[in-house]
Amino acid sequence: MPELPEVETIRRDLDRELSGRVIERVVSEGARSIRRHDPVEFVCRLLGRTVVTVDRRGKYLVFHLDEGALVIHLGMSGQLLLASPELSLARHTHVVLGFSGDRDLRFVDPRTFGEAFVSGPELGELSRLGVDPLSVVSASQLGSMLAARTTKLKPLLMDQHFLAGIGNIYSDEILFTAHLRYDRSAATLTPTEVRRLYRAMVSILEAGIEHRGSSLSDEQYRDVFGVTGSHQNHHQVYAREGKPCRRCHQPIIRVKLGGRSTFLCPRCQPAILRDFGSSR
DNA sequence: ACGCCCGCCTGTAAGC
DNA sequence: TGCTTACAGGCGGGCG
Repeated sequence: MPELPEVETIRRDLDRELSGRVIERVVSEGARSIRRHDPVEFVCRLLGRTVVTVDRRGKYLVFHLDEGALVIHLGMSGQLLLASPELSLARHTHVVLGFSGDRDLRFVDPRTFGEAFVSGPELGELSRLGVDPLSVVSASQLGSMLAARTTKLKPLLMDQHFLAGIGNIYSDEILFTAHLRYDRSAATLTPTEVRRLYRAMVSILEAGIEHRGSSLSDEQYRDVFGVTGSHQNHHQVYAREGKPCRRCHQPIIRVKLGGRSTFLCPRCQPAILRDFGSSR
């Protein structure tokens, strides 16, 4: 499922490929994918508009237009693909934007958890998102954000109103790298642990972007050219149940948290407080 | 106000 | 082999 590194990879490519181009054609087949709009209204608000820049807020892509903005969330299985207009449409193609210069942008989404909508300059619910994890400037800033929170670490990292962009995969990877358990209460972290968490968060997300995202066997992530990412080859814990920890060789375990899978190393991420030193 | 769980979806894979 | 069932989970909303 696309999280910050995947959405950022898509954003960078789309900003380069589509900025300055005009939306000349809009085809919308999937009513559920544009559920906030009447289909005719959706088309009217996009036709003739020019893409100024492509931005990202958390996991949302924001296409700033000369009038208003197109917002797309990829949900669980959404893909945005650049293609020639003459290529046949893949199954589950819900929206096609035809751009100047004979370029299609196609929104493909089998599970239809994703959506596209046109917004005014206020961007609605996006204004309520938390800060971007890569905009947190220091460990001490993260520490003050965590200080008042009694929530378990993992649900907090995944709370889009707290930090915007981290999902199930990257939260597990970040917590492993920080040697912290998913169920530690956020406010109980020592300054050393906060610093480990801060460094892990930044380094894991940057590595994910560097590797153009994570593509797992059972999921759909592709970049706009249809190419898979490679960060899954660097995963330490996610989807590695039973496999040896890359750091200590103890088998990785899976637990359920809120009905969702959480992967961790029971030795590297102990329940009791342990000092792993200040390195890393 | 917060934590938890459900419903929305389809494709894949495990299990009988 | 073929069918059924479980699972994957982001997010909004409802409930306690």
